[in-house]
Amino acid sequence: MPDLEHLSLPDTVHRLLRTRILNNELPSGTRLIEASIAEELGVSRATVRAALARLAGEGLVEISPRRHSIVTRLSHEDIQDACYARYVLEEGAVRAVLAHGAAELVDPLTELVARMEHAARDRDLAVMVDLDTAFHGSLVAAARKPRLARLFAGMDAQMGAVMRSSLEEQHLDLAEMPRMHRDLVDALAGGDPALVASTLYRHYLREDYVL
Amino acid sequence: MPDLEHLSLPDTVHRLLRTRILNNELPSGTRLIEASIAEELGVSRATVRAALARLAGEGLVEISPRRHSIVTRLSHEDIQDACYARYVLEEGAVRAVLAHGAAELVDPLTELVARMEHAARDRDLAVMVDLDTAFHGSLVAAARKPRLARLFAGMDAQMGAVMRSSLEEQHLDLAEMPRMHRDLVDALAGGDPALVASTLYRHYLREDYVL
DNA sequence: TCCATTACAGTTGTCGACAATCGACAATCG
DNA sequence: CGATTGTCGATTGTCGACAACTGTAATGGA
Repeated sequence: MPDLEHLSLPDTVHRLLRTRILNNELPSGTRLIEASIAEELGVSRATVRAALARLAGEGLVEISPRRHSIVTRLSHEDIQDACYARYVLEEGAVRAVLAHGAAELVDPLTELVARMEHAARDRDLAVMVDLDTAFHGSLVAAARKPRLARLFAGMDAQMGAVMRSSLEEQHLDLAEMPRMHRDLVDALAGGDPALVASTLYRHYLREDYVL
Repeated sequence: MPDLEHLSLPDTVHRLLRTRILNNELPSGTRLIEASIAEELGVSRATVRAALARLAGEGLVEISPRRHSIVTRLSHEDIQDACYARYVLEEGAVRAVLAHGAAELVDPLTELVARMEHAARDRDLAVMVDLDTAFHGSLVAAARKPRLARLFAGMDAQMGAVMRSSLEEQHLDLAEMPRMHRDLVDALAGGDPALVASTLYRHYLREDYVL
């Protein structure tokens, strides 16, 4: 399996496994056997191993030493925990953004919200997840804090899993997504850090802001 | 080289390289050649490779694909950036702690501050770094947010490098450490989130709290 | 002299094989 | 019949070797 692009082999395997996990082709708890994956994809175990290590770093798989890796099972507490961490990172980014003014963010984010409305009408989950990632990603990128952005991006995959499970258990409706994000844009345009923070908190934790 | 404990070989190599980097035995910019390290330590390149990947995840090493890895060079901007990310994470943890009351934290943290005073008298940097790690680590652990704590701990190594470089360039004096941490404990005991946040901000960024 | 080309040394990328370890089941003993 | 121990298959941990790639120095031509 030679290089098609300049993507490394572990990158490719990592991406493939990630999409399979997020599409629920590899449900929570599935055992991931290095040798089997390697054989199926026609690569070496070392390559698969590197990919699994990265997935573990993203929190999508758990590696039990000397046993085997499994696709992470997200309990309700895990989901709350992941959302809180995500909220903390994004709120820290947003504070930095507001310090310099968020005016130039409003237009591109509004554009993304419009595309979310289309995705909601089309019931297209995959596109919606991508738009959500793009929305929050560009918001955090505007803070110009590379390490914060990196930590935030490291949770993208896990948040994808959270979204999928929230939709499955009907805690969330695709139609709510554009509205929630529009609220965020409005708060951002207002420029009040406290209001943005509480809006973000509800966005992620879906409870009133009590902290 | 058989196991003495249940530490894996990559763990051991990772720890060894990390302490060497933090002790400046491997200064910023040093080339890290997998084969050389493997030969010196009597392990395989695959093992070294895994250790380097983890160091890269911690931000202590940069891996240039197809070239070689080097010990990360931290510019002034990098240090500011790392401190801001660390601040954001810890502040998020502290807010969760304060929501449940921080009373039971005051005593153990005060104890750590006392030990910092001894370390300052002894001019013992290594102990001071460990105490600092323990202080902030136990503070964050009290929030009971596993993912937040994991992200925070992932920056421990980088913060060790920051502290070393701050001391070398005399932006920081060991004697200030106990005082700064005592201020934090006091703010924590007071229970006012805004005061704790601004104290934390000065702790990490050493500027007035403007955000 | 300068630039393009080529050959070379150094280093990582990838692989298949062997050793070590773990869990499960079977066999044995009380 | 239950508990303990031994054995076996499955899986990961580790390794050394080869292939591919990168940057550099030597070479040749204008």
